[in-house]
Amino acid sequence: MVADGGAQDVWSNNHSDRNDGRTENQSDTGLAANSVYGVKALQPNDSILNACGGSPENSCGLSGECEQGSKGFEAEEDEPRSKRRRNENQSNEAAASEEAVTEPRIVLQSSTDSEIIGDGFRWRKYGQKVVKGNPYPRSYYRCTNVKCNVRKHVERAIDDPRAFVTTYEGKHNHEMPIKNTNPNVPSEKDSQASLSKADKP
DNA sequence: CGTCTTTGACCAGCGC
DNA sequence: GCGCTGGTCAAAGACG
Repeated sequence: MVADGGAQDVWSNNHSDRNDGRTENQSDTGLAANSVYGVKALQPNDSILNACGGSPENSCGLSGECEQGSKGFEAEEDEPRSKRRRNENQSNEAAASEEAVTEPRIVLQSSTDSEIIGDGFRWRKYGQKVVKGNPYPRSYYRCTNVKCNVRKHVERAIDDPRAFVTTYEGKHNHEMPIKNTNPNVPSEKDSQASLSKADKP
């Protein structure tokens, strides 16, 4: 807000672009997304992805067909608010072995914002906070679907400010709100909205 | 008019 | 027991 005010604004806007219709495109190019994160993905999380089915975009991250994910999802629903994860540091390691099974957490690192914003679902930003160890603020998003408690955190990579790290928590128990089967005809509403916002400071 | 973003403050868990 | 940090909520404003 201070040191990164301008940059933050831009970055925030980029993510505020919610998910225009490009999602389909991404889903279509699941390999691309995969490669992006196959190359830049965080090592410890690689196991998480495997545990979840390989690619968050194609497996449980979006489709919500991951049984394990559903399990963890239900458990999350029962959690009261503001319950900090235990052993957050360990989670990185634990996630690679056990947590990934009980708590579906998908960490995706992408070098382009479009990879993050266009996941096919509508997200509502409910918070932003600067976390220790990272000069860039972390944005908190929640799925706008009332019956969907999926959340995601988006933050910049420390190493590469141009890279964004998106952490998905939970599984979508609904279908994609954006149904643009035709990649050439993305959701006009969302598309325009995001474009306009992205264009605006 | 409806929806979403932004910002500040509060709460709870964890570490020392 | 205290302090710190992270995560979430709520209100107001802005935009399409």
